[in-house]
Amino acid sequence: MNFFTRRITVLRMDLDFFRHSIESALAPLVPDGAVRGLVSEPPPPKVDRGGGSGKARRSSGQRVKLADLSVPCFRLTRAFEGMKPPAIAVHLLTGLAGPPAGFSDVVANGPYLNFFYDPAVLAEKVLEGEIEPAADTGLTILVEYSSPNIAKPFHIGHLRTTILGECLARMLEHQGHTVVRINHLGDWGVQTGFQILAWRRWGRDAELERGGIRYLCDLYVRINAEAEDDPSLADQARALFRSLEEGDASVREDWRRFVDITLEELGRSYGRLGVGFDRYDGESSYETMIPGVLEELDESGMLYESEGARVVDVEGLEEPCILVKSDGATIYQTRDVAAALFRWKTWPGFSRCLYVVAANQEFHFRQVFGVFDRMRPDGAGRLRHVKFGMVRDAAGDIFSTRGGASARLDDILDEARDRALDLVREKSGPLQDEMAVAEAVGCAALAYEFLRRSPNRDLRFVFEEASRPDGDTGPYLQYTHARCCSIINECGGMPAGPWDPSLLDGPEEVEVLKALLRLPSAVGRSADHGSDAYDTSTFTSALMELARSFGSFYTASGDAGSGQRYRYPVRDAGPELRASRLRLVDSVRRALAWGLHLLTIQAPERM
RNA sequence: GCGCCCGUAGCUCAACCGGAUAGAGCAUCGGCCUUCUAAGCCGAGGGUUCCGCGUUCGAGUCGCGGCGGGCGCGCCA
Repeated sequence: MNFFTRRITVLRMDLDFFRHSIESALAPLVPDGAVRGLVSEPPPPKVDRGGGSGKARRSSGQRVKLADLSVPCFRLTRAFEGMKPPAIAVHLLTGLAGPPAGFSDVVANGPYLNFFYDPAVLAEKVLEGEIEPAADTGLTILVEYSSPNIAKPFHIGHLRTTILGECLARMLEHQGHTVVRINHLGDWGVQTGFQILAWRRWGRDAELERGGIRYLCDLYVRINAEAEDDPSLADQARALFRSLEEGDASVREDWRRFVDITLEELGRSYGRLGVGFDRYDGESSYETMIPGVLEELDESGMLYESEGARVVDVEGLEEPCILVKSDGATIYQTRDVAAALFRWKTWPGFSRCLYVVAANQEFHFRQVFGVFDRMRPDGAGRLRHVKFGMVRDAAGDIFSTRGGASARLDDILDEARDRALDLVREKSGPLQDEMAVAEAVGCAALAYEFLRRSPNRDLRFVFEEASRPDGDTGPYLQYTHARCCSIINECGGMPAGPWDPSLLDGPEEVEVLKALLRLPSAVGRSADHGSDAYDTSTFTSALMELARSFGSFYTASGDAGSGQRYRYPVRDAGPELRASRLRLVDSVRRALAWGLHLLTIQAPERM
């Protein structure tokens, strides 16, 4: 059992209603559409240290909100020649003669023209939103991610590409693009030779059956350790890889077996993460295409010999790209070029092919993209390296593949689940599916830890910190979702009748509504093939703002500024207020379920 | 040496096109549960945004120069 939301859906809202309202109200007052794109959100409310008793800020108004939306008048100085920004603000305010549709107030504050939502209109526009699938854009985007090496251990660092890639894929899909998920398995090359060499020296069938990937990794670590002292082992490994490429039957048999075992086990682990691929096109699958690629390069005159190797010049790089080593074998650049050509042929006219791979591969991809761009000018520029920083451990060291730690993806997920299980048992009441919940919470902790950060920077991963239940974490989002479910449950489900948006006029309610309103556009700022933004943290923080605003709303509603405290602000609120609050709770619930799905995180209804 | 990335609170990270008082979380301190999830909420302290110069009405954000860290620079992947 798991709690993944089934279908990708989109919260559809009349998003731009408020911005358009301001723009069209100002349009007659400003020459040639200069207001377009000027509407922006001010900084969040700040505590006024000037006074206040410090009690019940809801009623004391201690927090000062600058505005909900504002128009900075600096950039209108050209349109209003000779006027200073504050004067422009006043001028526009006078011309408006009252707040535009959807707003309850408009004021001039220095150089800013500030607008305040009419809470009832805001509530109506936001909460009447429907959930429906995104429209098809007709564009195809390929996303290559995860791509583990079958010989080497899958360490924490691989989780970053796996989760980041899946999340970007979902976000792009959400925006109506056709996404093809590709796992470019590292199942070819000299390291495969090492793998086979180790197997032939020490391998035992029974152990392989029992240990699976873990056993293969142990062998790989061992052969690498011995190769430190015995350089001839590397020669043997290279020779084995060459015979693999040349089609030696017995070598190929061993290799096939390792690939199958790895794929089977990996597939189960991916399932736990909600990650799934359309294609497992490993490096080996381009083997047969390589002669054709080299032939084409040769005929076009791009390929030439340099120090025994065969290379191609790349624009903007001083060093050419090696495609055939001096021993006649291929190199991973060769296979990546072949893969790119294959993809261009298989999905002709794709608008992007994203490579979600660590930043230290940047030079490699510049070479590969450079060769591709020369060979397929009509597809040039569509290959993009979505790079991200190294993952380091608590001591600041990079997770090593050669080191003894033979972690499998499953081991990492198990640890996350076990840590979560302790919390579930400690914090929740008895749950009949506590293992499934623990699994969901554990994976959420992991996924969120990667998605909350901008990809550029290196990242320090500490299990203790990632699996913390509170604060800026995946489990907090899940918890908020579960609370929403619980509230609706306690009220006996959603009422069918009408609801009154004007009852949702408190400052906390408005903040929740604003957080909801921001959400859909945040997806586009996180993943957009047009601007080539691929940064999940933008959406992640928008979703977190929603959850936090809900927490404040929920507590504040139980307070009601009266001093009288009642603990069931929804159920005990009286029929009208209850219906309205339920409406808000339900929208938050749906938005969280949807947002968590985009983040590859499950949304249990209880935890 | 050259190229790319990064430098923001004690720690981990944010900050949409350059916009108002640089925000969260953790940690610390102080409040809030008999009743729908306290895995929560409210508050306090904590900043020369690495340094300098420049661009402009305005710079954490853009440019140049430093300093510090990371990664990469042909037959591994």
